[in-house]
Amino acid sequence: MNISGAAKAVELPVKTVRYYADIGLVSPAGRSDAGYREYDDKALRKLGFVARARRFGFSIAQCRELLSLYEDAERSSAEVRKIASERLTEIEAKQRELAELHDALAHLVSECCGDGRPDCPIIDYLS
Amino acid sequence: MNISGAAKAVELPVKTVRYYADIGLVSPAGRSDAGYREYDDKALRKLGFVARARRFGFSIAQCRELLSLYEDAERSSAEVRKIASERLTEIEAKQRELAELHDALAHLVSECCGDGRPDCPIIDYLS
DNA sequence: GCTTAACTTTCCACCAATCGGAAGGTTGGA
DNA sequence: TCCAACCTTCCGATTGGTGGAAAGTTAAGC
Repeated sequence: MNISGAAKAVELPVKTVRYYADIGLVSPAGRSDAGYREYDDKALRKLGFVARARRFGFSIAQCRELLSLYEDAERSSAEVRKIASERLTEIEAKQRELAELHDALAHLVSECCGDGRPDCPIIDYLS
Repeated sequence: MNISGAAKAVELPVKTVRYYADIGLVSPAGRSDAGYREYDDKALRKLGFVARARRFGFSIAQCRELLSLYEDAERSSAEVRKIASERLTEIEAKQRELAELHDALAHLVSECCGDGRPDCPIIDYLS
């Protein structure tokens, strides 16, 4: 299977699949005579794995770790859990940050009458 | 006032203040004989304005718009409110996205017993 | 067999919003 | 006068790709 087939199968842009090959995250199984990347079942599974992990917001580095655990029959689930927990902590931190921003900004917006006059509590706050 | 004084006053790194000058977001009032950037009161106020807006997560482009409204005595608060509302919408979209990720990932993590065995619902889900 | 479209390759540049560091000039105090 | 602590510009790295150019390949249709 060539790169566009693989890309379609995992719903990633061709450019991204090529990028993952370039950085050694998911290498194609081999190359055709013409130099085209060829993806077999195993490469395709890894690509799909990474695609799903990325959708969870795992960084490329985290995907690399998860992938090596995925490939390791001797892994302990504790290692996987640790990486996922880290990501969860990141998400929670971001959520707290956004909640604060949201509250403050929503308050300012609600105070602003939004008419044709220049007086504006949003500008006042930022000044 | 030179760049490090200005940076300290608005609590931004010197590098960032220089960057804002480079991209024409907040230009210094002038240059000293030696070529040092000099910040006066007005430049300092603009810098502080941008610093606060950035803390709300407004992009550089949005800061540019807000800054021009800040400087415009003829502005209508509706214009300001529009930009702030856009940012609020961005924040809310991000919040929804994170909430989904959080729920899914928290569920997976709670299902994973995290011991020495390789069986792992997190890996299973990503596979 | 030939044309043509739709692939593929590599390489280089760009995005946001900085940060880090090198090389060299300036300033102010002991 | 010397030295530390500034300042300058310029170049490169970061994250996770995306866009495009130039050139080679493949497959279908005529």
